[in-house]
Amino acid sequence: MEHGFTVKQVAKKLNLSEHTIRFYCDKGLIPAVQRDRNNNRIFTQESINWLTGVKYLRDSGMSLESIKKYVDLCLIGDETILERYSIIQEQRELAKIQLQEAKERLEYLEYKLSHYKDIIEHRIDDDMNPGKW
Amino acid sequence: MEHGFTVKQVAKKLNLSEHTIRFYCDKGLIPAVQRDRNNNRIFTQESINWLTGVKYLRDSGMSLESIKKYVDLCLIGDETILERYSIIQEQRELAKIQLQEAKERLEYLEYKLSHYKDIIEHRIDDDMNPGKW
DNA sequence: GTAAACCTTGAGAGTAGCTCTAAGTCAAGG
DNA sequence: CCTTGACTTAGAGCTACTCTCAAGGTTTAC
Repeated sequence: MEHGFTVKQVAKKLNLSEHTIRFYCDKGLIPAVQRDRNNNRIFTQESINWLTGVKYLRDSGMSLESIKKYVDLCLIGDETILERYSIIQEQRELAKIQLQEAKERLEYLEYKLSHYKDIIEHRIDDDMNPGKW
Repeated sequence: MEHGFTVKQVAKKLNLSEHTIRFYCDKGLIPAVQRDRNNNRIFTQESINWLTGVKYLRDSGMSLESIKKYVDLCLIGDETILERYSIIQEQRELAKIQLQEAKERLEYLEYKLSHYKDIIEHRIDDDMNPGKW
């Protein structure tokens, strides 16, 4: 209670499992998490923002090890800004590629689906899709 | 040798590791893979197509277990077409969500980058991004 | 007041999906 | 003949969860 949110509330808010959130905290990825007098983790808006950032970075493919390094750079302060900039820049390039790949995957599934639809509706033979797949 | 491609060639072509390809084969995910007289895996265009499909499904978040079930349905033939259709349909819905998430991630990183740029060019202080991240 | 219901905690086991290493086979090139 | 190199299998190791568990605090119900 106190001010701030419990693990459960944050899990719901950010669509992460409670396990994962505790796991990230234990790894030192979320620096701002406090404890209440019963040793329960309490999340302020600041720690929720950290967690949100970690989630974005993780989802864009960065390893927890690299995220940890990045978080530590953030905590050092101003003099690490150029280094942080280049980390995020590189990650953005990856995110661009991932976006492109996501589009391709969707296209593939759409194609596949229309192919199945043809078979189902128009009695085209199911040939196990040789040469197409 | 023979006709067809080696694991190495396919790995390069599809941007998968040789380990992963062998792993998929051993799991029964790629039914059409033959062996040459030295017991080496040889990939025809058909098996490459299978592998390509498996890769798309995997990349769109399907578990290897589910992919295996799907592949087995394909091998049974025509009478499984409706079931396969609904599997792919569901996967397409996931792919749509993933595409949206990929866009959001890219936006987040772009925002972050422009924020860093402002700090570097001395427009504003590095405040560790309270409330923003 | 105390029991039941419901949180939370840390420790640690289990899992998926690779990823890598070791040890060995085979075929061609110098 | 010997090295190089690509292949093989078995299995260990890794990351990032994911889950189970026992212990213990808090809340509500009577």
